[in-house]
Amino acid sequence: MIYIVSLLNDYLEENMRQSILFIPTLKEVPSDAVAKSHQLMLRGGYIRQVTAGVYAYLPLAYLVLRKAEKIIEEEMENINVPEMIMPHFLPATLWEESGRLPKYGPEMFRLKDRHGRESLLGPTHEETFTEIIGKNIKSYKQMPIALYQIQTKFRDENRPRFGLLRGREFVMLDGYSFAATREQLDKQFDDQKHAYKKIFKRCGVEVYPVIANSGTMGGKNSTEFQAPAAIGEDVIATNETGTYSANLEMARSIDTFSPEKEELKPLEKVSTPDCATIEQLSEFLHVPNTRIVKSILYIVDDKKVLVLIRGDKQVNEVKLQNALDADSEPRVATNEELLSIVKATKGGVGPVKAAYADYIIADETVKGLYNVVVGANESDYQYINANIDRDFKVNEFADLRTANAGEPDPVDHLPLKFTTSIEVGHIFKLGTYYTNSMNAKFLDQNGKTQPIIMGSYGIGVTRMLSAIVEQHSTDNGIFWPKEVAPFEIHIIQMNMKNDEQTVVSKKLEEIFSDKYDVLYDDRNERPGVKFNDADLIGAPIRIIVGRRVSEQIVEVKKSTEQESVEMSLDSLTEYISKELR
RNA sequence: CGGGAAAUGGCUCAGCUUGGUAGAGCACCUGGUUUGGGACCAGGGGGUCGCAGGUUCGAAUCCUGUUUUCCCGACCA
Repeated sequence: MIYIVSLLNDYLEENMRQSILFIPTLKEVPSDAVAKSHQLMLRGGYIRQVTAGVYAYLPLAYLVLRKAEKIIEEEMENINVPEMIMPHFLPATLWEESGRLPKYGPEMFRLKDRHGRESLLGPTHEETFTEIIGKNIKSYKQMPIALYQIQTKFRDENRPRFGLLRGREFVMLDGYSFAATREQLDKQFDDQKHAYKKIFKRCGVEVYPVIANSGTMGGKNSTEFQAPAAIGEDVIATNETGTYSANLEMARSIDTFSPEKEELKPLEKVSTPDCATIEQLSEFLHVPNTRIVKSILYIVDDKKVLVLIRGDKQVNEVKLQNALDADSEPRVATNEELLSIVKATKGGVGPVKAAYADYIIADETVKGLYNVVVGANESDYQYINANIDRDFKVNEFADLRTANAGEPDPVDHLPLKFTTSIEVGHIFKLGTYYTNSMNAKFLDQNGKTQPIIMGSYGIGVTRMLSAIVEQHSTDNGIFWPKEVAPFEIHIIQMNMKNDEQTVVSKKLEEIFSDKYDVLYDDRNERPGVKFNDADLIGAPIRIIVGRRVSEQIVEVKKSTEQESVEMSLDSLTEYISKELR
């Protein structure tokens, strides 16, 4: 029986006829779709939405998905990382152990079983892996080891959007490494990084590995793989040679401003009515904004932190959080808080005699400024000619500013370019964040108990599909990179009532399906319908069997090119093997 | 979670302002003619107008509530 089924599968695999494949293409753009990839995947009959952020992967999308998964599997095998699968259904207790339950809470699809036990659908599997590995690995001799899975994840996203880009149910590759030493982790991390680069290359995705924020996960050396695209949710900063690339929230830039050294002038308080912004102050006092120090009171982990930055720059809150090593996200004090803490409104906040501040941190741009304007901690008053150390103290200097396009990068000092992009992968050195909280320990060479050192690696597989389509499409259709195309060759018979065309089409289907994935459009449709569907389906090579078959001539069109070329049947095999090599 | 928009046949949309027999194009079914970029002719099927309540002799249309979806932002990796 199994034998018969597999024979049938072989038959279907090798002879895919469009008349039996479910490809519901659409003429009109569904009104709910905005992103190009979303529109094209709907129009091409790849996906259908079931509910917000949840999609059915129709045969075409499923073929692409499986090819991407196969590439991942091959590359993971190359670095000797075995595949496995964890359950989707998890107990909430696992997340209580790691302490992530409250933090991740609203994102998780939670449910109760009949006994009232709190459960959830897995949004990611650090806890599950840590638990099982921790229970079963007790010696340094059992490491290094790494595992991965390709699995459907569930996250109750606040705002699912752009089709497969941000879904509530999506397919992810997630891998985890376990090491006894930092050196082992470094090696595992590099292996994964190389494998990821190959995966993206084979899938046809243009990606930049960028410096990323590791967030509250406590990791270091976090790298995101960002695919530039029109609808990206992230912004990355790169230089033109690619020697520097970072997520905007982490991007550094060189500050080219240097103030002229001058005599320190006496501190003086001046009235500055109705000046709530740096621009207004600059205009009112006739000083450049580079001579004004902006002071913003942040509430960070219940502490009052005064942040100083030169007037022409903006505070980057991710950098601020990292600089302070804070648990929670920094929050700007409200107007009410300012009135009660500082006794002044927005424009009046400043570092001079700022006893209310638990900590004063300044951006590097504040260093080396002379005779600056700062708020006087009194509404509508500023100090002019304030100077660091003489008039106010700074506890710490750090890079706290948001980088701007055009500023020099910190590596080669080339201008930074900003691009919106899609995060398709993220790898980072987790360290012992989970193994400590979940008590996953081992004995080292000296018989000493140590927490296992973890790395975490992820690729949004279904999201990557969106990224591929964003990067490889026009408004009329997709042009799939050949390794992930649902079909490599699309044979289109112009007139189904022409027997000669039928004979040739079937012959070509037979020849090529030995080596390639072939789709044969055997539908009794008009040429226009077939061409438009073919554009949407997006196979790399299209063979059109039409009016010149009697002369043994067909047309071949590459999806990346506008025009087709006529070709004799004799030269076809060679051409195809060259193109699809 | 804050702000905005939408919901009428499978799809795209009109009708709502000013209440009075639910429409168009595409898609679908039957027959015929067609076959190189989303055909044509003839006939046909399909919608309790998201749901609930209210006003009214009468509601797709006015009012209230509610659900769902999309967009912007915040959040998230």
